[in-house]
Amino acid sequence: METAADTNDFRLPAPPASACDSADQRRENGADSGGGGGCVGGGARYKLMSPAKLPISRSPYITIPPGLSPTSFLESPVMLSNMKAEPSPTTGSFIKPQTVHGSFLSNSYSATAVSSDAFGERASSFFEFRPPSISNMTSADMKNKMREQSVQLQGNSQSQFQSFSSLSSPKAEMAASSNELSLHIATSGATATTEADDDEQNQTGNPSCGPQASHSDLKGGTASSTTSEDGYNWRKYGQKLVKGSEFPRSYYKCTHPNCEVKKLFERSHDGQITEIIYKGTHDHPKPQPSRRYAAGALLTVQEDRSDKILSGRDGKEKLSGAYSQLSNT
DNA sequence: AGCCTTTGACCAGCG
DNA sequence: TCGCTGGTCAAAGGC
Repeated sequence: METAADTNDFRLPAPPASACDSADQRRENGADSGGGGGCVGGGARYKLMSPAKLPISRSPYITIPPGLSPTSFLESPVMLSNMKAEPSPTTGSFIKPQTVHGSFLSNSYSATAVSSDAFGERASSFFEFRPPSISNMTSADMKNKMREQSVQLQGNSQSQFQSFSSLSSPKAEMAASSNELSLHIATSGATATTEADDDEQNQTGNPSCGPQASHSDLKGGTASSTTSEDGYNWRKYGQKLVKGSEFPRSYYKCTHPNCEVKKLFERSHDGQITEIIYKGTHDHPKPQPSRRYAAGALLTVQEDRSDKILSGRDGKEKLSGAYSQLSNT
């Protein structure tokens, strides 16, 4: 399982024809079947779905304003301050890929923002960033490495995301095609919140509403540790240390009635979120900002931003939504 | 009072 | 068939 563990950590493209595939779809379609995960080394499980199955529109995700290029984003100050930047038009709202919203129908998304080539060629294709000799690293090492590099990436990730999205590389499409959205985040103490779900994207929503899921996060560290200030409320229903993962994986469900959207993420001991996976889509509007998190909304928004920034490989839609949300804030 | 997190146990799939 | 693993349940406690 070592290799599987690695794949798990980084969500490498799953080997074709994995049983997990069907399992995932089943789970997606049938919602929570309760228990029975199964896919050991489930790294790939969330990315196994064939692109053909997903009604993803390929081009509309990224709308780079005329005159701008991915490269320009890289050089933009925005990129450098995303994680901590104050909410402003320059820090997150510069992208409004709202065109994506209506086109994405999959139940969940898989977006990974990886800061290293640990993900193999896919990652390479998405991000030109290529740290040397990571392939020999263990998952833990890789993550650590990612964190180390995150500082650099934070500045670039957003633009990178755009870049890959706009490019609509086949690989990206594949990743995006998965039913779940997984964010592989390498942050250096900053947060990574995620946002996904086209609903969110479609709905201008109330980004300020932090999910309960962040409860523990808030406790555990700074608000920046929060993982789900995506406007929805989440309830943690489990946590488990997954083999091959250096950090425990937390499981959250959307608290909205009849909403079976789930998400899981892994967070390092220092509060760094290393991976976030969304499963399903919200079929309801975002709840009103909760009192509990309203105050921190501003901060969390920034966090979200960072997530989205960091995320970016597989979840074009998600990220798009994230950006739109941010812009809405 | 209500909701959430924590945590151990259980379930089901896969090799 | 068995063991391993991931995912979920549910009781207990906290906020």
